[in-house]
Amino acid sequence: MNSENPRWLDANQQEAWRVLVAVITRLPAALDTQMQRDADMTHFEYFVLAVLSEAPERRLRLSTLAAEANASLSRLSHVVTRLARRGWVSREPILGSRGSYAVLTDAGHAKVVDSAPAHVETVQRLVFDGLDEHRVRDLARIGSVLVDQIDKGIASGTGKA
Amino acid sequence: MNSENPRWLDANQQEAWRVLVAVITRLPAALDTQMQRDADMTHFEYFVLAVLSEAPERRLRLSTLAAEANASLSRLSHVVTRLARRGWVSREPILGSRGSYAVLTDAGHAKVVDSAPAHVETVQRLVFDGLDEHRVRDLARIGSVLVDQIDKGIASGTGKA
DNA sequence: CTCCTAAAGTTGAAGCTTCAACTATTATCG
DNA sequence: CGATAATAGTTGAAGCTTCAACTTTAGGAG
Repeated sequence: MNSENPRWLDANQQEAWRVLVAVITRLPAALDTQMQRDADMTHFEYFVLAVLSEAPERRLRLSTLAAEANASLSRLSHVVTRLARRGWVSREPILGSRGSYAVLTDAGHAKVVDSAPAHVETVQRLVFDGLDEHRVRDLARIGSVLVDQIDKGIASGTGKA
Repeated sequence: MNSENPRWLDANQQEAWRVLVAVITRLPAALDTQMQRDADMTHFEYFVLAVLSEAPERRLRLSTLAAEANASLSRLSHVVTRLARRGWVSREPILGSRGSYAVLTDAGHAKVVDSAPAHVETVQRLVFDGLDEHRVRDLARIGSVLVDQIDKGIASGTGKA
């Protein structure tokens, strides 16, 4: 807030911000390009399948899955519909509670297993090839701070006096 | 490549990757939410205007602008059309050469100046509040490596032996 | 000069995400 | 128990991005 007295970025921050914007713009595009080409799906769809494949019984409540996949419930619902249409996921009601599960089918699991190697190789090339162990830990630490701050809240507009 | 012998991620890499995916998914969403609410445009549109506002004569060839804004020429062309419709940008032919300029109008410049404070405050809160100067430099360094690697090429499919 | 090949942009369609409104189900409180 | 509020999820429309095809213009090669 406080549009009359903004905390402008200093030189280091400007540089970091420029680079960070480049990463958050180009990395998703690069991941999508690879996944689209090699597995005929988006990176987000792959990520959803991957999260499910690691969940107990390969199933997760939709709202939980949305949170773990960093998505809105609406976005997730649409995606689950698409994945269900392809036979990779199915919806199941939750007995004795409200809501429903997204369940990874065998075909869905096979699809993840099949797509993983090329994906992992891409991640290595795009991200980890240039980072030693020390930098990898720095990345995780810095990223965690950002995620926490993003979670705290986007809000607090400027309030424009 | 090499799908038969993939270089799997080790524990540190997995952790860093999980966090990085969260950042590249949630940060753009958070930035868009703020810009949409406070300035009625996407973060990408704002970024395009901001890049133009810092260019000599507030103008840039479309393909150059696309590169600086981390976008495809097609995406940029669509966005320039929208920004032109709003009166913030105009297209001008380049004399003695092919292609055309995107030029920031006075109204466009005013819009950037107006939207900047709230945007900067958001960036501070979402990104820099939790990072000391040292971490900011780490972020820039690590990000640069990623951008370079992404530039090198998405390609190189699995190559499937 | 003329052909032609590549660079620069544009455009429409298709697909994905967001937004807001809506349904359904379940706690909670009186 | 019954009303009400809150949680979980769905859905259609609108908007943005991608993809591929197409137009236009410029720099050669012969």
